[in-house]
Amino acid sequence: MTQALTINEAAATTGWSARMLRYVEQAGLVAPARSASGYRLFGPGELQRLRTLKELLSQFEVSLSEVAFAARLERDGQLREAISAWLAAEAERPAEVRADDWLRFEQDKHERLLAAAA
Amino acid sequence: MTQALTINEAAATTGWSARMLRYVEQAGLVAPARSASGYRLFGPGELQRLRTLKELLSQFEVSLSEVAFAARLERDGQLREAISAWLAAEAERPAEVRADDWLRFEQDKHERLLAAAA
DNA sequence: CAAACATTGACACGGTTGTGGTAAGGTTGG
DNA sequence: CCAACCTTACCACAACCGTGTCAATGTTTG
Repeated sequence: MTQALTINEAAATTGWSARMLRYVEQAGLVAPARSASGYRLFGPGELQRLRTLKELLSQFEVSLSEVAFAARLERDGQLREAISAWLAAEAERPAEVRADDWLRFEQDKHERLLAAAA
Repeated sequence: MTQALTINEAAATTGWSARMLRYVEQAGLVAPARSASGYRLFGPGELQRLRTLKELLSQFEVSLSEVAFAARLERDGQLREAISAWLAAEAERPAEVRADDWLRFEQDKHERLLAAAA
């Protein structure tokens, strides 16, 4: 029932190159089984996963290493907590930083630059 | 009046270089206010944030861009969902793929592929 | 056995990250 | 006014990411 493909076959049906399949594995995003002699064996689940991953990357403009980092985040709760806490502190942005100032500055700068160029 | 530091002062008290403070800002991880003439003004909160960030990076061996990505994840729920879903599917690794089966699969494989290609 | 395919390891190469510089020019303050 | 500071915009450079390719070597199979 469950058929497993070797790397080039998997490459053919997933759109990844064989090289990239090895790379993706090294990134820890898939873990194909191995035959007794060391050949990678991609099962249907893995193949689907690889196709989905490809879609994920292109649809969201996300990189492989970013997905790998997300995986690390899910694994390491401590890290997730630390980062999450740090980011939360960011949201607490004191309102005294008036956005208007910045805009005004940008406008002013533009005028200054234009004046300088003239 | 407002005890806000300019970039080199901020660099001195946070341990970042002025260059890196600009870089970190560009990465979207801090947003110092600006004086009317465009000088960055780092308030106490920002300074603390910068120190904490430095600690975060070294303690967890995390890169600046990874933290930036985490920020993106928090901002973009859709992306977070998509990645989270993909990762969840990974955990669902059926152990039914047993070593004994490989032999048989290897034998069947060729026939299946040939049949499929025909 | 020989052809076809797999494995690891390495070289290569353009693109990004992290970091330091330098230059050209505005701002500040004594 | 002048020195010291700030700004942006570049050049540089090592280290890594994503990819291809090639070599040396083991495996499967007609």
